[in-house]
Amino acid sequence: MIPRLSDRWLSMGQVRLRDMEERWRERLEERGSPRSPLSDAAAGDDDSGDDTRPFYCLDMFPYPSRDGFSVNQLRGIAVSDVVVRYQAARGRTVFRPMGWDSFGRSIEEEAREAGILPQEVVTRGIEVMREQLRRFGAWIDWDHEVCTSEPEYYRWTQWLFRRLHQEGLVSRQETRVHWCSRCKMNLANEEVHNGCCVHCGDSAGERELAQWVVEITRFSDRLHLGLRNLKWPTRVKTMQRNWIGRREGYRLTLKVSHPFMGEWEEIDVFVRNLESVADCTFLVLSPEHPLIDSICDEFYFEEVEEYRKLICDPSNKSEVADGVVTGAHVLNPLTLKSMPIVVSSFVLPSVRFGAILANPKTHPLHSEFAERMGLPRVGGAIDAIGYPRRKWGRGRKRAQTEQGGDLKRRVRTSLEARDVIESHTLFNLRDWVFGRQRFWGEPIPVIHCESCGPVLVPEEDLPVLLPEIEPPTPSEEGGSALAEVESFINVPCPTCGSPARREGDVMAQWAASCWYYLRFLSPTDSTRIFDPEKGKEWLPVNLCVGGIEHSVLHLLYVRFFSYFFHDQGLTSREEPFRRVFSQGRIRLPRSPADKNEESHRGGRILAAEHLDRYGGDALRLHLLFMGPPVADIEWNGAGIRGCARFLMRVHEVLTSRVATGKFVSRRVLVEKHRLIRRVSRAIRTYRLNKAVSSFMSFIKLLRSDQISPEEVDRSTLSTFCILFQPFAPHMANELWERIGGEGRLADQPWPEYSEELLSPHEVEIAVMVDDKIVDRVVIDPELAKNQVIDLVTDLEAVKECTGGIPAARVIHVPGRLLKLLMAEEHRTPDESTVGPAASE
RNA sequence: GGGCGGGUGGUGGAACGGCAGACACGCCAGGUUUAGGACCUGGUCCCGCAAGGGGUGAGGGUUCGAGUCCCUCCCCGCCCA
Repeated sequence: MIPRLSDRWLSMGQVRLRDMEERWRERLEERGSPRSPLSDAAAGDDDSGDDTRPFYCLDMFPYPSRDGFSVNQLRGIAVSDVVVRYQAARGRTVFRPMGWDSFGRSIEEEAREAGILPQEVVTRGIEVMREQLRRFGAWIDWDHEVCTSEPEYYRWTQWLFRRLHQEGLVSRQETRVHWCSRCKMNLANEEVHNGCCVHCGDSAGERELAQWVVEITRFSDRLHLGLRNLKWPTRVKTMQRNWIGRREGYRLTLKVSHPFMGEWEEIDVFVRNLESVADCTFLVLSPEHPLIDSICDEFYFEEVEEYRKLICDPSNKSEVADGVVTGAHVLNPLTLKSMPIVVSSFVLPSVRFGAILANPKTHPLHSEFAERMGLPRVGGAIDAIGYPRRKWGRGRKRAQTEQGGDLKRRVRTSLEARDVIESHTLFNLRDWVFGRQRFWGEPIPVIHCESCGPVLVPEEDLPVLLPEIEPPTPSEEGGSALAEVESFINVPCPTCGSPARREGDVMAQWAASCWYYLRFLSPTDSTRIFDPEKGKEWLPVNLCVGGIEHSVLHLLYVRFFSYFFHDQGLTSREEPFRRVFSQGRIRLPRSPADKNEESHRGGRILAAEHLDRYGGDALRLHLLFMGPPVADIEWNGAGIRGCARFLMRVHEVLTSRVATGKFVSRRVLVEKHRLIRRVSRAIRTYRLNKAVSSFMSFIKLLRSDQISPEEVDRSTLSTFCILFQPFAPHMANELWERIGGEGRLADQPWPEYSEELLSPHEVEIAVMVDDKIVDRVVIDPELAKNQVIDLVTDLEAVKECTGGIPAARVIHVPGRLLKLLMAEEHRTPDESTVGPAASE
């Protein structure tokens, strides 16, 4: 008699589960944390099929918070942990480090709220989160931990800034930037979502600031093209492609008649499709466009000036009109019609030469704008190339189809002849505003000297240390928080020695996370940013796991830096990550009250409570079982209890079967191999929810009365433990010991499955007559079609349906079904038409 | 408006073009108990007492056979405008 999972066991259940986990953590720690022999691993290509090559698995590292991890973050770590343990079991040398992205706004905010120093938030947060990772059973090489707010780390971030500056990739620019008045700092384009600050959700305005800018746009084309060969999720690649926004087209030079002097000015616009120029009816310039002053009609000048003043002041933004007419006109080069020129702030100065040819026909927004402004909305016929005017009706259509391609060419030839077009590729990507007016970040290593201008802090003076004080509040005017600290700011100029001021901005949050994967390789190297020899062995990263929300922000900057490192000769590959896996978001359950807004920002569901209550294994299983890891999902804390219950059932089943197994039945053997196949495949395809459900099905079967304890041998149990180890490491280790497994569980090789065994000797197939299943029959799947037919036609149920009449057609899907299709006249008639004579 | 991804029970989700709803959560019934936020057994797509019939957002198509492939439409999510 198998002892059932008793209530006694369970009433202590949660405690027992936790005790068991704690015991195993201590045991496993005694044996040492996983170490990665970074130096003696052989370099190899991921695609070579060689299972001994090293495997570098990178998690997008978390920022420390005293609240600990969110379930979202642990979801990603659960995925990478399974992969890492699986790869290790398959014999690969694995490197899986962990670190802390410990600069940034959120930490500064947390410190301010708690009235403590940011450093304390970091220290305490790391303590809490390290312990959580430990309890989660994460397999981490702690010898390679990094923390980006440590001087030893940010010294090299500053070093990188110097290097970028020396290569001419950093410049200081007066630009209009997004500004969040609540966070009191500028925002990168990608930190503004639907006009709102992604950090606090307040609507973001704009303001003019002198900024340090990293010229990522010089890499636009390479970053775009590089995506082509990456084995990344298409979703992520598409997002990046859209973000970079590469567009091929033409630069079209338009001639503007000077209103009163009979002179010409030239304005460049970007067009993708030359023919569509005929449909354009007016030209919109950004308020900053340099030619406005010289083309503007005297009569309209004051109005334009007034408009330009108004839009600079963010306070009255909503009341300002869409735009203003200049009175100037430009000639449409295809229709020879005159098009009015207007000024509007919806055209950004830095985009498309700060001028847009409006096409109301294809752009609804342009059309609406035209309507509000009273501008023409209908373009003209192509006139300027000697091409016959389009006519109404069918004739016109024919003319287009016959000469469509021709038209395109002639338009181009004509424009080329007039020397007004040039091929041009346009990018959406903007340069990266790199400074933040905050306190808790890497000081930008620059000193402003009145006589020498901005001077880089010499390499030997790095790091520029952040003062250990309470964060000052940034000024309302957009001055930096750090600039308030006199002792920090006032220094002599490194070049001339005269009194000078340090740069008060700190670096954008992403600066440190752009190169952490390199520092992990040699975190204590005080002589260089990282060890290129280690890089040769371990790069590129085999797998980077992180949230889908970082598809654009983080991953693009990492790629940019990686290209830069490559160009500097520090690494041998341009791309940093061979593969990326993006886990979907975990959303807050949607309550009817807060329709959509709240759930998408404040949605940080903490893991602490669940980890305490149910332990690491149950939380791991739950996070993986919830749904496919790629998919977004609503959080449902209730399900975790099911996973805890499952763990206890696993325990009960395995321990009760130790030493009861006398042999292994074919049924159990087949199920074992099926389990190996399903779990292995699920891991390879990241469908880890399917792996968990396979475990559940397997255990369910062992518990059922279809299988007796005698027919489950030890090898089946130990195989289960090996497969289960990546998913629930504590329980798997516990059971491994209980069943008397030899050696360390983590050292056991991943089991292989036998295809032959899994192609069964007999299968149940469906027997169908027309579209109805009339019977099922167990046969050898290898049986030839005729044999199956013979077998099936003898069945009572079949005879009943066919009346012994041979089928008109037979469909045989081996191992699946056999279908007899009767000729029309022999079909069993519908119930409704059944007469007494027909039923027979 | 453009791009991408989706729409399957009360819920999360399974299903090489071949028996839809695996595995769970929840719920229902019964059992058990040290009375708990516990456990065990069974049930749980819909209609029907049943035999049976219907059913994967809607409509059409291909096919012996469609949740799955093709076309049209509707809806949802994300990204970009």
